[in-house]
Amino acid sequence: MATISEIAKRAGVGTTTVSRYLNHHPYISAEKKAKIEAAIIALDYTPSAIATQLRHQTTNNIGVLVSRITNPFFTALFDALERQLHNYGYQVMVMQTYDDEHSERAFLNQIKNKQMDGLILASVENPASVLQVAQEFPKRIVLLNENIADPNIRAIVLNHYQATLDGLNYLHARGCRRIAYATGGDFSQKGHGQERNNAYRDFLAQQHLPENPDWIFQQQHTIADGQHLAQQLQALPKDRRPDAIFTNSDEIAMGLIGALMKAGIRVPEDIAVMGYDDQPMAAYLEVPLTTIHQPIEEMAQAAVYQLLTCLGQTLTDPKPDLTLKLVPRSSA
Amino acid sequence: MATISEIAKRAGVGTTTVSRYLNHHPYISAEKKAKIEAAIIALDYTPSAIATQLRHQTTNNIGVLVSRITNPFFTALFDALERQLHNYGYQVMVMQTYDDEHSERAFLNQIKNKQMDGLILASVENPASVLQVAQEFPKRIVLLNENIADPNIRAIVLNHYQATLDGLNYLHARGCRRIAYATGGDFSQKGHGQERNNAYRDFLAQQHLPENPDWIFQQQHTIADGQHLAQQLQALPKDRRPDAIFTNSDEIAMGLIGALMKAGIRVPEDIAVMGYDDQPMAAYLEVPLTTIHQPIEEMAQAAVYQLLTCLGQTLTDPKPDLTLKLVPRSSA
DNA sequence: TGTATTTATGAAATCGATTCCACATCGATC
DNA sequence: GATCGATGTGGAATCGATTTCATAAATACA
Repeated sequence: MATISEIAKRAGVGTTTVSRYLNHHPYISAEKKAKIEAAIIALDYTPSAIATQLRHQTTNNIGVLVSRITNPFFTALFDALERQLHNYGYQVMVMQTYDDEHSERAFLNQIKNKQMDGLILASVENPASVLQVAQEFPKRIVLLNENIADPNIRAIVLNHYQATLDGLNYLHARGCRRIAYATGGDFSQKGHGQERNNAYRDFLAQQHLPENPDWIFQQQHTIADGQHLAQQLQALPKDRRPDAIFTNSDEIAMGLIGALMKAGIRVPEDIAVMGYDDQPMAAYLEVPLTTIHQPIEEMAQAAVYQLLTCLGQTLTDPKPDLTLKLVPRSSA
Repeated sequence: MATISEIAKRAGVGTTTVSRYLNHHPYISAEKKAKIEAAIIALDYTPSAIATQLRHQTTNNIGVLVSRITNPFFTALFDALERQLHNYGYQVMVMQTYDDEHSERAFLNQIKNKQMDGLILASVENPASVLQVAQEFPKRIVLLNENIADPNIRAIVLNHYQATLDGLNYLHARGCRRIAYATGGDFSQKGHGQERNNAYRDFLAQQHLPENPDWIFQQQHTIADGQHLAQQLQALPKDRRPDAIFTNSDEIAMGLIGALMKAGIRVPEDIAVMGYDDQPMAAYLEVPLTTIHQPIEEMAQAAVYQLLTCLGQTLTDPKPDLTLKLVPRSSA
């Protein structure tokens, strides 16, 4: 592959002039311009992006961290991020943690080794290691839908506490009093999903309902988890089963409802099921999901704006509306 | 950020020795090793990936091209590719064409400017430009589920002709004689989906059924397209409506079925609907989809094996089973 | 006419790693 | 005691672009 100095030699000019041509600098004579153009075509020359990156100390690469890209919520979020960043001339890399701290750490390291100009973290597995890297490079990292209590770290935060409360109150208004809860994280620990957990606890307290450990399900993520959850519910004696369940993802709700129906349990008559995310297919299921809508496009906008302005670009703030909204359908 | 020469200076050694340390070369004295280690920790040093890339002339980045990542089939395919490539130490970049030739060309160029070591193309918009770049870098490009008639270009090819024929014969065996067809591409042109189109044509000929232009729908991709398709079907006079439709993606089928049901048209009684891909939620829909299953994990294995062996790695051939299989459920 | 500014150009330094080459030391072998 | 191979080390060249600096001609301005 040809290099800039071969072009320079062939065109009978210096490398400086070729570089100027490539970067649309003024002050090049039409004559040399033509010669350079010819040489570039003749040698089928394309500048090496890596060399430019080394010199410029930027890569135009942005990394996006999600737990699983196959979760349709993350798919849609990633899609929105990719489209928007691509518009600004960035290449986007995804990395999936699959809930593994070690992968996350490897990913964060790419900001240190300068492989990526910035990171958008839509899943955080290990807040401590994120915190450490983020403090070192606060301008290069944006948290999306995650939060770490540090004023230096930029984060796009939505009110999941309120949304969860809204969902639970919706169930309550429909007469449900035995409300189970399924979370993607850990119910007792801090961190991921903590606000939603708090909302569940506070709701129970407000309504003077007891917290029943049989009705709390942790580490639930996939359709398969939802199916398994159905078995666990069925395993409970009939008089100790919940009459509703608030899940933290449409995927769980989807697997759960499918398995319940197969077992002859009616949704929402026997058990009302609420999803979360409002994934694209939520409206098309056997039982269309009642769920919490996340404003994905707006979230992506906010994150991209935050990151790129920190990286030195001047954009107009889109000021997106980041409210979470309950979407009533049939499942609850 | 510290550089290798700062480390060398602080440790009182040459940069060569530091580099040797970083790359686990033998022939370093324990004494210097310790000094280097100390310096690296003291200065919080991480080697610049870009500098290494420039020197090595490889990036360890692989690009994956899809039309839309939000198509669950591509999501799953990308997920499989990402996981496998990541296991081999590669970073993966996605690019979406959104059916735009210009984007595709920009993406292909990244192989020329050395941003990526290899590309896996799971969508091809413009065969001509792909062909050109692929001929120049035949070892760096693998087509997945696409084909270009050039023996030098590696491609993972599945028998979509047979699968489509199987699907159509399935519909025929169930008594359908008025079978419509929806494709993601262009029915008349060569290229994307051509084999499936041929199968449809051949099927009609074999069964002595006429080709009805009202029953052929092109450029159908999304759920929304499927919904719109439902309107078009309803717009036909009742006696000229099809009794079945073979779609080229579960998403179309999903949107279509949802809209048909809403309009009081029964599936499969009034119209049988076949999907394609067997996307994860296909089994959970209001009407579970009868569809063609694509062996995604195996396809990804095959593509990764092809690409990485061409890039010089020695892997054992997974010899995956790439057969497409019809999955009967309720929609047809 | 003389000075300042704009236009135009290229050699060489630079980004931060790896690697070629030259050289030194050590123990083993004949 | 000379020779050979293994071990250990660092200076300088290299990857391919950009940018600094020096320089010079052409033009504008007084």
